Amino acid sequence: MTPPKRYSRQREKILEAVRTATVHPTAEMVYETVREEIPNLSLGTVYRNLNLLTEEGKISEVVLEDNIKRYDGNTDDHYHCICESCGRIFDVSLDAEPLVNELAEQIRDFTIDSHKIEFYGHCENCSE
Amino acid sequence: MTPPKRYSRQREKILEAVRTATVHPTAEMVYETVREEIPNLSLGTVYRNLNLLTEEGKISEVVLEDNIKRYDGNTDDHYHCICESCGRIFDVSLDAEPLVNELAEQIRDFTIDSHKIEFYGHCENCSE
DNA sequence: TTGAGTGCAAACTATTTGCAACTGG
DNA sequence: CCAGTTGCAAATAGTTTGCACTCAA
Repeated sequence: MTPPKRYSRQREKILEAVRTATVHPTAEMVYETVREEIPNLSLGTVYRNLNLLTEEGKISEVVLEDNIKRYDGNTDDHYHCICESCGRIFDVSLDAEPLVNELAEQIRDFTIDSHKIEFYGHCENCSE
Repeated sequence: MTPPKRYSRQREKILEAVRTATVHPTAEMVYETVREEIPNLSLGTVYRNLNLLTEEGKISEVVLEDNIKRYDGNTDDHYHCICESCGRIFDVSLDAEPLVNELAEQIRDFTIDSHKIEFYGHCENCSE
């Protein structure tokens, strides 16, 4: 079903770029970063690998209202805080299980597999 | 600052279409619906008005991982359940305030204005 | 009358894809 | 060698925008 996979330097560097990024990068940002090491890298390859890595669960997508996909190399359970001023996305680890379960009990006619929580507001830099 | 606004039948029908839709429609779906009443409606007008109505807070955008904007005419506080089989989005009203506040207390260096919760899973039709 | 709103088409942006060349196993 | 992967460019898909025309106020 799923095609076998081979090593590729491009894929390795793309994964590394997402994992080590200090922000949640877009495909374009990953492209620019990896291109410093692999100058003839193509954007198509970046997209192909980001999708592949997402399917494999090695990274995940974050979609905000601007319709641009951003990628997250943090595979631990966590939530996001989105600053409405600078647009940056911050990871937060919260033990939300018990609270979410409590909410889930109120939901009928739907089987919940997973959930997502996003907080919108302002980061420290943009507050004040 | 904000330009004054005039009545337009297009805008009225577009708002009505979003409000009465049984699903959370895409711009394309709104276009098809309203076109039954206003045959020479243009897609550009639909996009312009959906953006305008969103800015006014009369409807809201829902963005999933497929990067297609869907619109929600329900302006009450509520959350979404997304069926991973059929892709449909269901509204759920939950009193999550106390729980969310509890979570919010764990968050540092970020001022929360609002939040969003999405549940992924399977709807009644797609379960089984 | 006049500027907000529209229809139409062209322009944009993000992403995907076809294909020949390349490469890891 | 051979199928997975790449680079490149062309193609999509969703959305935005410029412009002349229309219409609400």
